[in-house]
Amino acid sequence: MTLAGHRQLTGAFSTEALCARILERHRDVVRVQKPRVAIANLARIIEATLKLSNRQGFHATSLRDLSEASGISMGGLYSCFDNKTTLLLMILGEVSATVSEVLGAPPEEVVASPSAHLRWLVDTHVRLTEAMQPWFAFAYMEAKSFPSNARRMAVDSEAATEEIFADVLRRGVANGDFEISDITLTASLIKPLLQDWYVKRAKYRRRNTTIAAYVDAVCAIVEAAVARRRASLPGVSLERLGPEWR
Amino acid sequence: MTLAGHRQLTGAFSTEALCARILERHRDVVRVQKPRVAIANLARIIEATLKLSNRQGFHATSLRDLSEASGISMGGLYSCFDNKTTLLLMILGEVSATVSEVLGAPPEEVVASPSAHLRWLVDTHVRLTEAMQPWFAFAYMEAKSFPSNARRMAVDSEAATEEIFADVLRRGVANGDFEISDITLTASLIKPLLQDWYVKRAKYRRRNTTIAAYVDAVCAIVEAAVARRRASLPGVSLERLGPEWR
DNA sequence: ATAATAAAAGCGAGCGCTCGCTCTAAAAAG
DNA sequence: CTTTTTAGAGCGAGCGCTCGCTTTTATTAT
Repeated sequence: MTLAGHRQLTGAFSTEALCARILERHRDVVRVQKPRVAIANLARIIEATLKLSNRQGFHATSLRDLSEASGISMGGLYSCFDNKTTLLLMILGEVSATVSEVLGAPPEEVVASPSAHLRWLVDTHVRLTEAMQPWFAFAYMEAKSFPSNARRMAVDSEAATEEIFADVLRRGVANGDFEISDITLTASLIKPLLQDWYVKRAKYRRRNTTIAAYVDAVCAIVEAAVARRRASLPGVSLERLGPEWR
Repeated sequence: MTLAGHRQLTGAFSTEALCARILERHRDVVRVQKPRVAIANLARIIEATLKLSNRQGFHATSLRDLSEASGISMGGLYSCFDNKTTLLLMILGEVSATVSEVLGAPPEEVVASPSAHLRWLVDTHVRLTEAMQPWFAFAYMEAKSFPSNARRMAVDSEAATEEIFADVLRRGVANGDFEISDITLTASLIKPLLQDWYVKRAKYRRRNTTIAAYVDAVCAIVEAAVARRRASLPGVSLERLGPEWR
């Protein structure tokens, strides 16, 4: 899946489109035969799961809650998955697959310049997580407290994203665009800047912060952090604190 | 409580010291009479709660698990709190009280200079969250999925911390040390840089990242982001992406 | 010192309830 | 008619929480 040419993310990342991909990945476990029915039911179930879980947590969301919120009976739920953990894995799997596919396919015109690539990564990451906000919030909050394979999936996915950033930083240092003392650590610190958009979405919505403003702010910080330093900056004192803090 | 003069955070932020403050705040609910006994039991209970909850989540940690891990019977648990939610609130309350007390009391020599104050805030925040790492990880992970008063507490605490940073940034802009286009947004983005240290502590431990290196990296990014810009930086291309992404 | 007594703390089986999950009878679709 | 889907009562396990009882600790009387 490539995103080039899509004017709107909402089409390519609609619940139905994502659930169609989930169905492909979990054919063996979904007992509903007709794909149309299966996708429609999965969509209602997952929409309800994301809504309830992002409010009260996945573990605290019972299958009876889920049944009522989705309008699908207990039996109906269990013809779409074999147990509650599988439902979790369906969502986590779709998130990590999508993020690696999207971020792993930068447009040609961008890969030539590390700084353009960096800006593209920030912009694309924020817009992707906006289009799939409940999915990302869910994956972020629930990954910790679940089975080891799910945790490994989350950690691996995070590490992969970080490595994409590290690669670009490395290339920027190599061609002289960037000046970075610790590439791994810098790449690590870019991630939380991006994650804040969907983890604390409610706060930014309350403040009417636009995506464009957020992307610009993150880009400004990242670009300042990786920029070649021309001379020591005036007005910023670098003196250390007393020894009791070190 | 002020921290000035403490060589080690470990003393002032030991589980016992924190539990003594929790006992003060929840005298009415703790049915154990003697403070020494109450504090000792609270310490064992909360240590077990943090350990188990940070592995599997608070909701998934049963009181039987907690009883076994702490070596205190079911009845014993319920003489230290009246219900499971209160146990959660005890921990969240202690975290938010501590962070506002510590960050709200900067040493005199620091408040004069916004850049020194900023550096002190970053350093102190990271070292405080290191000293109370399981507490902060718990508060961060569990605040979302719990009762509305607990959520409000967490949101308020976060907002207060952010406001402390925004104040310093504002003063730095006022006296000409800093140049910032959107102070609120910049303050918002400093927080996740600090939170990453305790939210993803395992990753940094695996990589042998030291606190000093982390603090320096965050300070470098923050200082670059707020620094007065002398001229447009070379080597960093700022061109925008195609219209399909905007 | 020792024994008697009162107060405090600790214990854990058991209560009512909800959980994840199953299964069969009925409805709907083809 | 056959096949597929749905409905929702029911199951055992495990939950948060309680309460009657035992053990420990502190105080007083001898």
